[in-house]
Amino acid sequence: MQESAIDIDSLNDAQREAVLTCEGPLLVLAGAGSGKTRVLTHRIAHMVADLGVAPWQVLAITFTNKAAAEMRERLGALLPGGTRGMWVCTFHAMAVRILRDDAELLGYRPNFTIYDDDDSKRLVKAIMADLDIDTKQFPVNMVRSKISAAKNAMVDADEMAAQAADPATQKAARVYAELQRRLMVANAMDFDDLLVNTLLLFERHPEVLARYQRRFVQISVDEYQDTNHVQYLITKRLAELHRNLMVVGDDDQSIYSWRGADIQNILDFEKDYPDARVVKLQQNYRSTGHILAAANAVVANNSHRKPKRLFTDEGDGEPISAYQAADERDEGRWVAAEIERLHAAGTPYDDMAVFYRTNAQSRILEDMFLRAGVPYKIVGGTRFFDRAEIRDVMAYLKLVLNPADDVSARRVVNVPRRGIGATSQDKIAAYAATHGTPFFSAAQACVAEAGLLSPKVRNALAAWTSAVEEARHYEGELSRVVELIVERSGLVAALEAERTPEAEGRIENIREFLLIAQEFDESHDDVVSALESLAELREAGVAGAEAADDPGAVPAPQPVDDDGQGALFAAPDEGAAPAADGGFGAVASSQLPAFMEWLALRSDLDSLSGQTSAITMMTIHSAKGLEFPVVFVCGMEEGLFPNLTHDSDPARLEEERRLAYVAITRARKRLYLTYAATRRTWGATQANPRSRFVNEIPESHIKVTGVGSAGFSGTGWEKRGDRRGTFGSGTGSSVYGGSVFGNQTRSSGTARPAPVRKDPRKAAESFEPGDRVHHKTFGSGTVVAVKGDTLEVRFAKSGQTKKLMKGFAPIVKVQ
DNA sequence: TTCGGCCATTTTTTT
DNA sequence: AATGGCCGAA
Repeated sequence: MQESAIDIDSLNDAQREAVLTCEGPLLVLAGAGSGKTRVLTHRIAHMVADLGVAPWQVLAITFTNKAAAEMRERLGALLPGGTRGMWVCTFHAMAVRILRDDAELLGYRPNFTIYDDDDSKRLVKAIMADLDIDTKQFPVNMVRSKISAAKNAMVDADEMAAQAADPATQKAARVYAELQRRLMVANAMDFDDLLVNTLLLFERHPEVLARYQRRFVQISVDEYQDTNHVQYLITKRLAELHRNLMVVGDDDQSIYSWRGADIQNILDFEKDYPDARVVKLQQNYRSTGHILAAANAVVANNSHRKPKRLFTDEGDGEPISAYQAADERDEGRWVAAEIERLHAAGTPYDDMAVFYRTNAQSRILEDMFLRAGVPYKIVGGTRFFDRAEIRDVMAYLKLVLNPADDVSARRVVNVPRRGIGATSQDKIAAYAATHGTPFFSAAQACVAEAGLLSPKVRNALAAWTSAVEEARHYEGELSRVVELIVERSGLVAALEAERTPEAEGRIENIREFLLIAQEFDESHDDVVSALESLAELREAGVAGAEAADDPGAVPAPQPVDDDGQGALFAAPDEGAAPAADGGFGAVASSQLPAFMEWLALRSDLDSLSGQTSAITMMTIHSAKGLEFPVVFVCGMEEGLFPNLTHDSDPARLEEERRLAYVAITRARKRLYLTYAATRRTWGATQANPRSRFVNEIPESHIKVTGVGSAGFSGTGWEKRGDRRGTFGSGTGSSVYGGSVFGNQTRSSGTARPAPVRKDPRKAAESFEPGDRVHHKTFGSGTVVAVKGDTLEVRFAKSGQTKKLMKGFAPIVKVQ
């Protein structure tokens, strides 16, 4: 038995082999639930604890920030000596970190802005408008995906134009060229650029590459099947020197090809590294027999895969339950009822999850859960940070950091309304174009110069520029800068003036955002201490090794990210780049960039949703890598899942099937698959047959109930209420009456069954606007309006206004 | 310049 | 069903 500070005895043979193979290329084919993360963490712990590898020599790339956080946490537990200097992050986070130090070599300034999807879309739209390209003929998203594909293939605009065969691609190439020009001028990069530029940096500046090559003695990449071409090349370059590269993946879980992920990367690993050790992890420690058998059976229908079969030592467990609902509302109701049943029987809410194929499905489910009082949290989807008001604040902050950021500048120049209309904006833009300055500088110039704009506009513009400038020079706490910009921009004031419930909600959201900034401030004031501990590291000799790595240059702050988010790297080294962005206040130069980056690259906000017990709702894509004792997969219908567009591309279908495989293998003990006989999709009602993926599960593993099963169809109730404005069909078992849910009482005279579950005591309770109420899931709130039995309640926690049914929703009045 | 109403389109999936 | 874009009126 090998001497080890790490507990390797509890690993199975294959796992142990992977953990102990720390030299040379290693491919781990890890089936779902086979203890992949355990292998990754134990392997790193082993090399650090037993083989004398320094933490800062380790690079571990994960697919999501969440996975990175989890990994860091588990490594922290395994390595009492700490993980200082270790890079555990996503490709994108790594790219930012690298580019912050050396982007100047590519012509960017170190304070470059990251354009997220929304920003980049705006920019493309603006460009297409300027180039007179008809967005009806050439949809923005089509153009964007063409450009993205080109970037991922490392094809630049000229090349793309040269190769363009069809008019659409030609147009896209023109947009691409202009896009890159404007991004460069705005000192901004989009998500693709982060990766592409990192690779360019490596190729054009071998000394930079060499530095990282020498540093990262041990590299591992998780979810390798989902890496795209650029990521593949970056990895390949980084690992060239030491060749200690471990990639972990499962071709059956490749679900991101639409984003440029290339399964070929995993299939070709052995070609790239003929000496690679290959380890297969096939024992599943997660799911029971029935679930695993179903997963195996479904994915076996794919022809393009490495043959493998998961097995388990556990028993068969419960068979899978399939339920056919009358419609999507019935589906939600049934799931809610089942969740409540399980909860009553002792399953914690936290142990249950509901998955769906498209985000749009979450609405109805949410609605039904709300009524049934099932506490839930949603991961992803229309997120807090996507709300217009939050994006406005963020745009202001981006502008504070990067005056050249034209997308942000134009977004907020007239937000809130201050009388700077399209004509004035065009004048400023024209000024910017002729003088070759960013929009913001042009605005400042227009303020200074009399005569260009009307006095009224000039004043308004002056107020705007000075607000941004003031924030830029502010020195103090991060949350205060945010506060300052919210205050001085007049965002909240404008909303307050509206005096509508919606505006109130937006103000709440902005308050929430301020709280987040404050929290960030408190938990991350180690931005400062990161720089300090960097000094410590240097003294401790750790960076001595780095300095040797990187003679001459002031070592860039190798951030110490034990913070769980890996976003501290933004702080430009105060010593290294003193006046580069002259005149920035202390905040603008340290915490704010860190905060913005943390916002830009983060996807999950479950850390924000608190610790209250609740079921989890998310798309199957975001469920990858997670597991739950109880899983519901909704919308198992042809057309929805598999989500096919008319031309059925076999490759697309296989990806859908892999998605089904991912969904099934998330479940540990209980798996429910539900589908609706009819479903309303944007307007029209459709009847979808149940998903082929359900049919691919052998009968011995599945039990079907619901409308379609014996004795349940044709009683008529499920066909009622299908007209517009009402509440869909179901007045089935677990159902409220719904007589008031339609806006007017006009139509409620017709035959409507009495509410089944309405509690007369509660129904008699009267509410008035202004009453304080408490909801089982949403906490305390205020009644905004009362219409018959429908209450509109604004909840303090979410800031949202919800419509609730008196007597059905789990609310009580508080005095 | 702003606001309100009408019409058209929308859907995968995420860093 | 809901959101965004466009157009006409104040």
